[in-house]
Amino acid sequence: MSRKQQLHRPGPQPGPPADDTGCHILHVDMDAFFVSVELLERPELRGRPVIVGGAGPRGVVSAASYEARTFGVHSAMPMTRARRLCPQAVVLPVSHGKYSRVSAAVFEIFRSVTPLVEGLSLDEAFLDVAGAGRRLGRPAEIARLIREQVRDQQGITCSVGVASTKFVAKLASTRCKPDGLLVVPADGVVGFLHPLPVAALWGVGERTEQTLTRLGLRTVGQLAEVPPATLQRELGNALGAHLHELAWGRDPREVVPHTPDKSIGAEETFDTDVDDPEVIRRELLRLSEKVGARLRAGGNAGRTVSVKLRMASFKTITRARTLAEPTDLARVIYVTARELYEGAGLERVRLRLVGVRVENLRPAGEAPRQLTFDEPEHGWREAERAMDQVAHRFGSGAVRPAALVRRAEPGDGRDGRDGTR
DNA sequence: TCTGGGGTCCTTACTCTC
DNA sequence: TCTGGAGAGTAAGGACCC
Repeated sequence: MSRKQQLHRPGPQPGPPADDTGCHILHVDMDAFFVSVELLERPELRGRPVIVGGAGPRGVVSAASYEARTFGVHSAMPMTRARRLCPQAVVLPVSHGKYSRVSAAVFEIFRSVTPLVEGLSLDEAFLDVAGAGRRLGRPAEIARLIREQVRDQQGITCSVGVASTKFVAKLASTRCKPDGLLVVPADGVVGFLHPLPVAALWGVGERTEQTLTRLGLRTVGQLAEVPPATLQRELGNALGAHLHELAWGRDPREVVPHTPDKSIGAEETFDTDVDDPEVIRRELLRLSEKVGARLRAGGNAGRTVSVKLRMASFKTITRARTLAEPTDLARVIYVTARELYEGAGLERVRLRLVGVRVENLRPAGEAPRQLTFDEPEHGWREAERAMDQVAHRFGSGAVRPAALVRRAEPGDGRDGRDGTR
């Protein structure tokens, strides 16, 4: 459950069928998705508080069953707190592979309705059903069909919002959770939006909500009456204008089936804070390998390498460098990341998290490759391709740099080798 | 209370080029 | 030759989303 969903208790189910004329956008959101998938294998847990989340000492809740939510448990909450709030909850580890498989099957159902499917995450998507009417009926009928097929074929429930814009469709699905369907008629959008709290708006998180509260704005209707220039002065140009438009139900964004990735990254929070530079370097190497493999798997290369360093105090800094040409090589990513880390002057500072990200992505085939004499990348390229093939065949742990072949996990600070291969 | 991991987008500041 | 402004690119931080 997202923070947004915590704001909305289920709204009233519609009585007579609402007018869905012009409501060609559907937002489908699976109910407590990770938990629902786990319950397929563990039906004896139905009706009990169940939490899916990180097992480590710094884990957080990824999903909570509706029974667990009645105890105040919600996603992104530290697991220690969740266990305190609901000690009787059954806690299950996150199994992304399982969720991906069910998600793929659910998305197949969506694509059987329309090719215009925009996935937001494993468990939610926008569908533009404007072209499916002749074949499948009105938008609300299509929404019912999808709910039925997801339930019958996958054994889990979802909620569907039907509206004339993406933003309103998304709010609608949130309002009718769990296992609901809500149509917001095109001429009823303002009436639907204005009583809602400002935090319901897409783009209003904790900080922005505080700012709006300070201005005396608690509902979307109150915000709608403020001149856009005032909102822009308080919140910045883009956000101020955006919120003003949303508050009047105006959202021109279309359903876009595929948007190319803009960055790929990996990060890791240590179980305990680490101040040993060798351990940090080794972790940077591991993360670089992961990012490089994902870049190559997706046929991408990127020009900008950035590292993220979070200190024990939770203060976070990033350092980035743009390369002369795009890369998908873990070796290049690692060397750059290591230099950025060393240049940050945090080599004896206790860190709780390190991350590596590659930005400015483009298809690897389009990326110009200039081989230079001082850094021949052939050799590394062949080696990493070979690693990809071994990993594909025997699993991702089958081959890795020597510096990562060791007994203990990152974070223990015992191995002092350099991370280079 | 003690805060994951994967992302996107925006703002601000600075540098470089024209 | 010098100067200033515009615009692009880069870097860093932060808010937000699921």
